[in-house]
Amino acid sequence: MLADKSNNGKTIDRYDPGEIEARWQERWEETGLYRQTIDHDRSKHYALTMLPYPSGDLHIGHWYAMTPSDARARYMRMKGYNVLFPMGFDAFGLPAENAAIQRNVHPKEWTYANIERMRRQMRSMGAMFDWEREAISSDPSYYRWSQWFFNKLLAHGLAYRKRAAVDFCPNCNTTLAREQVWGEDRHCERCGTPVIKKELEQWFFRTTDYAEELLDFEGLDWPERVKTMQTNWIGRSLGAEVTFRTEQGHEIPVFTTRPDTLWGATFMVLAPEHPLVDEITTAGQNAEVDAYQERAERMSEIDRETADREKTGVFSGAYATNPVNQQRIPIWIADYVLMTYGSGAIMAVPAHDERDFAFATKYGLPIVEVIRSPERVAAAGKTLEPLAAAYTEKEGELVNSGVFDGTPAGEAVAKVTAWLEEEGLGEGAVNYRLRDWLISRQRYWGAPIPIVYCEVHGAVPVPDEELPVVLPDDVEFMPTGQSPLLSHDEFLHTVCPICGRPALRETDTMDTFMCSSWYQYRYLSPGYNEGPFDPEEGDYWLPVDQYTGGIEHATMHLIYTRFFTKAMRDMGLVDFDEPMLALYNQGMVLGEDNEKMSKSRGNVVAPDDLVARYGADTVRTYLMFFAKWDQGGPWNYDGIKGPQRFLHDVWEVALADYQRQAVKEEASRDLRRKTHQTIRKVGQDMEQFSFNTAVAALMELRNAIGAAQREGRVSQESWDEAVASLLLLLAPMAPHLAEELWQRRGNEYSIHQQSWPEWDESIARDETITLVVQVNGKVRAKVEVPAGIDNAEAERIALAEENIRRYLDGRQPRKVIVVPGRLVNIVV
RNA sequence: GCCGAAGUGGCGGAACAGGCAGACGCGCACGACUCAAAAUCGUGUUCCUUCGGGAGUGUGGGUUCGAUUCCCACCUUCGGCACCA
Repeated sequence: MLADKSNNGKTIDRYDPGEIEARWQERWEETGLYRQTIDHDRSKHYALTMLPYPSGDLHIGHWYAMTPSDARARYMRMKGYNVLFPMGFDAFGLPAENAAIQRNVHPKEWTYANIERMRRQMRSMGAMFDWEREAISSDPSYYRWSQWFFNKLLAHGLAYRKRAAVDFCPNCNTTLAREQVWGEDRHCERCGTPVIKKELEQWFFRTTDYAEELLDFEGLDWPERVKTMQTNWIGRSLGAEVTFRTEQGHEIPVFTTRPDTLWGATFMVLAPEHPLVDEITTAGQNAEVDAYQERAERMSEIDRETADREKTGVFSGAYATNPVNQQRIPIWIADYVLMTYGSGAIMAVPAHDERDFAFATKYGLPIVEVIRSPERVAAAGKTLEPLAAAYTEKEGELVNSGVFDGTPAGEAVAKVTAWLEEEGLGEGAVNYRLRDWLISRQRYWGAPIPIVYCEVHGAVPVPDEELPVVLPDDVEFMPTGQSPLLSHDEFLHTVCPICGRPALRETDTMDTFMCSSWYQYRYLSPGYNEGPFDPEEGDYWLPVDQYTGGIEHATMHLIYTRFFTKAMRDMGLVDFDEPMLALYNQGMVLGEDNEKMSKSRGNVVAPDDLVARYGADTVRTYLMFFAKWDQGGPWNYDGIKGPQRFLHDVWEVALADYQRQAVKEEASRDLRRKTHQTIRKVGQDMEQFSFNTAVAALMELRNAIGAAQREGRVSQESWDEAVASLLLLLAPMAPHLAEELWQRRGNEYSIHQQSWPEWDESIARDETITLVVQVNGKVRAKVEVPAGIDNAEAERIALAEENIRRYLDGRQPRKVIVVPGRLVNIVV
């Protein structure tokens, strides 16, 4: 330890974070300080931060997600909660396979080497992770239970296999869930390649069964932003289902949110993939329809970005009857109708729907107005202008709608729906944008889907007691990116669990989001063999009290894990409805150039270098200080000097041999007031994740202590109280420094087992306040007055101020407003 | 196009619930220490000013004794969704 600085005549050691941090990390581990076990005498708090993918090196983003979460967990611990704060790895995934193909390393080797490295890097954070609860999703002891969940879901009718046109990433060589296709160009969430459509037999989870319940966020302390995004993603539409009939007698149900416009339906449109297309198309139209269908299929395989949005379609030659007015209307085929939403068929109301209008205009189909705007109603006597464009009126009335003519537009949906039900023509219906979750991946490095295909028995689940279906290690990677499981004979060939006849294994693996949908349960007992988690641990710790992580998972992981918990509840595995009661999203650390960090931009900030240069405590404190946590912002190498100096000063002041000179009671009282105000402020801020202002408050206390030291007027007691409080309040943010100074000041190990300090209102209360005196709303004077003065007294003092008298200049106040404890505003 | 968030000094950012705009920090300026520099410490730091004051929280209006905060319209940036019937 270096000794080079003299303070008040006494030599003290210099702050050397590297030495201190390593030493305490070791001690904490030796003494099991962060072991987190059931304790029925204390309230539990399950703090969870999103688990990382073992990509190689820890990124500053990991630090930004984890260290403030750790500070919050540490704060809760000091508040008296028994806190669980586990960590693990979401270890299956494509980058491991890419490494295998490009660098000839086995994905397993690559993954576990990365885990080893990242675990070491994470230890340098000094976080209170309980490593004995670590779970790694690629361990057979973990994915055994992922497979077990698959079987459970299958048994409960929540998993099924279906042939469908699905999204496929040609670069990753695998299908993707709808949630993993992003943006206007519909690109792969992971690699950015635009996806294509493929007709494949795939496994799905029935997330749509929970669409309605997933819209209910009652009792959840989640950001509005996330709730809105999920609500939009689920996309609930209320309307009616109405059945149209072709002239040949086929029924075509359609969903509409506007049953009030039924009389304006002048044609129908089917999606090109609609099963009825082939049946109804007339001989004369066959060639044209076939060509269109083929083109539509090809369309989805060409770059979507270059595809223009002009509507195209072909006439099927067939006609249907509009059930409300018996009109004969043509049936068209067009790709602006999606097979995956509603019934894949629509009634087209060109007068009141922009898309239908564009289509009708292009192909010369009739347009019939059925809702007339108030202006057009008023002009009805005269010749009406033809419709210029589709419009949908909220006001006005129905026209051309038989018995409903004259019905006010605002009442029409309800009235028409009721009538449809009476007449047996249709009924009220709800549709969701949410799709079932496609979990099949044509990849090697994932949990095998535990299914065997038997010629006699079809898809048969591997019995629970035979799980896990182990992923074989001896595989060869194809440069084509094809899954090596397809060519692994030993894996592929098995026998049917029912009849023992030769059978083939499913070679697809599960979406890694499946593995991460239940990891919070596995953390409770990662070595447990009787089930996914030990129920005793579950009874105590579940559900998660505070979840933290990035916003990018709003409509992926956070929907999946909610679905999972609801399904687990319905399968009798848990007795609550939501996995995470509270959620907080941190923002992103940008590069110094205010751009997203990337290797190509050269603006990446490496945490290992920062720790070597400044120490983990400084990095942690800076990350909490430089912006409000949910906002994030640009990294700045000059900015980190603030927290660096701050911690250095804390070191100096905590070890200073305080020399009293002439002690003044007022000075002691001032310091005590600041101390107690800081305890109050930091506590409030920690509750609300306002780490930046919490650090600022500690800096203020540091400044006050520094001033007290220079003046030497405060009592020993108030000095000690201030310094001890500063260390305790700082402990969650800079755990090593606080621990070291706590010990050096002669306290017992460990500062992290101390209670959060209490503040005393009578000490924190200000004795005097600055009374602001305004004239006509402009500040003209400030007066120090006793805190408790009444309004009349405040007014008297204000009016007596010399500067105020000058401004009033003899005029009589018209009105005087007094805000107790704040200001007096004199209106003249 | 629809939905959501945000615009505050040279910079990052504060401001409970309509009441002192700019906490805290960076940077900068000056001073101390030093042969000197760095580091450290101290003082100052929104802008303009004729030193009386005046202006000021994206823009323009409004409500109010008083608006960064509430209302209306608009501009800009970022995020999400997007032929969803």
